Amino acid sequence: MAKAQILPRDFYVDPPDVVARNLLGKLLVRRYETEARSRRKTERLAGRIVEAEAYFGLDDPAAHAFAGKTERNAVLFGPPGFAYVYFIYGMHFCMNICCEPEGQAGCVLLRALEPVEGLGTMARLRGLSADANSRLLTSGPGRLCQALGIVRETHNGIDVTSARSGLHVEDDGFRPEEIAVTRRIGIRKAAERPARFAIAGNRFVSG
DNA sequence: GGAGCGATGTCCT
DNA sequence: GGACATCGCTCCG
Repeated sequence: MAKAQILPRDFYVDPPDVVARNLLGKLLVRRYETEARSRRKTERLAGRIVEAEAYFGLDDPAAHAFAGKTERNAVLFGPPGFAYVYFIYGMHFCMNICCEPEGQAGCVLLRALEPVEGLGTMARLRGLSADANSRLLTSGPGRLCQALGIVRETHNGIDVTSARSGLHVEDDGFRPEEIAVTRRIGIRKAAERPARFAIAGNRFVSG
């Protein structure tokens, strides 16, 4: 298998439904730094994207960008390939990657990963025991952020096309066999739009 | 295994 | 003041 490549900015220029579909099978990688007994240690946490939802910006009543640009959603209106991380229900973070050219506000919500590297640390960050069911680690938008230590303060607005960000997406050559398309879940407005993409049959898909 | 529900911070009206 | 792109717990069958 060829060396994994970080997805370039061009990857994210397309409309969000195209990007969401293309993200399936790619690796979300987090460089996680810990300091134990005054020794700094960097660990790689990685999960394969198995579920993603498209949000269409100003045309989409369900999208955060729908009502126009605000301080909170400003990242969505910027150039493609940046993380939009927000806080929801008083206790969870969700991670999106903005797409489309600058000025257009489409984005892709990452809804589930298949954990690949650093499962022990993921379990600890999730508050689970090391032998917990791995499906509980990253199966859901709030869960995957917690498992990878993704928080708004640190990660909102960072460039996911740069290895230096500590949060990026890689193509390691994996290609999904079959992709399922369904209506979006967990939302009230415009949920019927067929904009949820998942790797068919993968047990880490949420919902 | 599924329905019901409470927790809880931030943003927008 | 209400809504919210969620999660985990309880209760029920």
